[in-house]
Amino acid sequence: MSSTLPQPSIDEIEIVPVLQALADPVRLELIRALRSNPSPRSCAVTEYDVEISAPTLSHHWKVLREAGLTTTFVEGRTRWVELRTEDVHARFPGLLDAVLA
Amino acid sequence: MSSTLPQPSIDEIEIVPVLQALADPVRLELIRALRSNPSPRSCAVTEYDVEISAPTLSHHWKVLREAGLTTTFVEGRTRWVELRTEDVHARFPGLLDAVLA
DNA sequence: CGGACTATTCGATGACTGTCAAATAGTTTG
DNA sequence: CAAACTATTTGACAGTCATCGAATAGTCCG
Repeated sequence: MSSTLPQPSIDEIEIVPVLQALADPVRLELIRALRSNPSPRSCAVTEYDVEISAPTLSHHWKVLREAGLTTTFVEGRTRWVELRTEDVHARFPGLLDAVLA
Repeated sequence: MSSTLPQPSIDEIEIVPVLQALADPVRLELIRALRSNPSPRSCAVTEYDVEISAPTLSHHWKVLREAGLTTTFVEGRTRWVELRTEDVHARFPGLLDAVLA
């Protein structure tokens, strides 16, 4: 059994939640990691160079997903997270490039 | 006597404070107002279509200025605020365009 | 089934934030 | 100087947020 966690459609992506999601050092680092490596990647706390607990990381994934920045796939015990590069670009062209430069 | 309120130099503009400053509906509206009208503009609460008190507006101007997004000139009793369009673009090319689109 | 594993949810906590009323600082004008 | 004016600072407050430990849900494997 595999599925996708709830996320806003392209039209539902709003600038304020997106900026709020990006305006955190940890989440910005996660976005950078997603961009620099091939997608999708595991959600596991061991996969990222962040000094936070598993519950906190899970919280950050949720914030990013609900803002419309990422997609999370459920597959068995693991989660796969992917940057919604094209969707974000369609809604706010150049934003990710500008933020991650 | 005229002067400029303290603000970060171009090199000191950091992405996280910038995003934090932009991630507020009122401040985003202020940035939009600054962009759409010729600069500099007054800081007065009566000049903007926001439903907040004068102290709160003053607080928002400070957040924007300390993030490096605006410059505030002191001239007598009034303050003139200006978007640091070129500086922000030099540091994070395309950011303002992407956010305000 | 039962243990190991991945990840989330829950509850609590300390820090930060947006907001306002009141007081204050500095400037202009009468 | 005194009053009016623009704007900030201070102090307080309610709400939000990042964080963690503990508990929970669901999955895989022996």
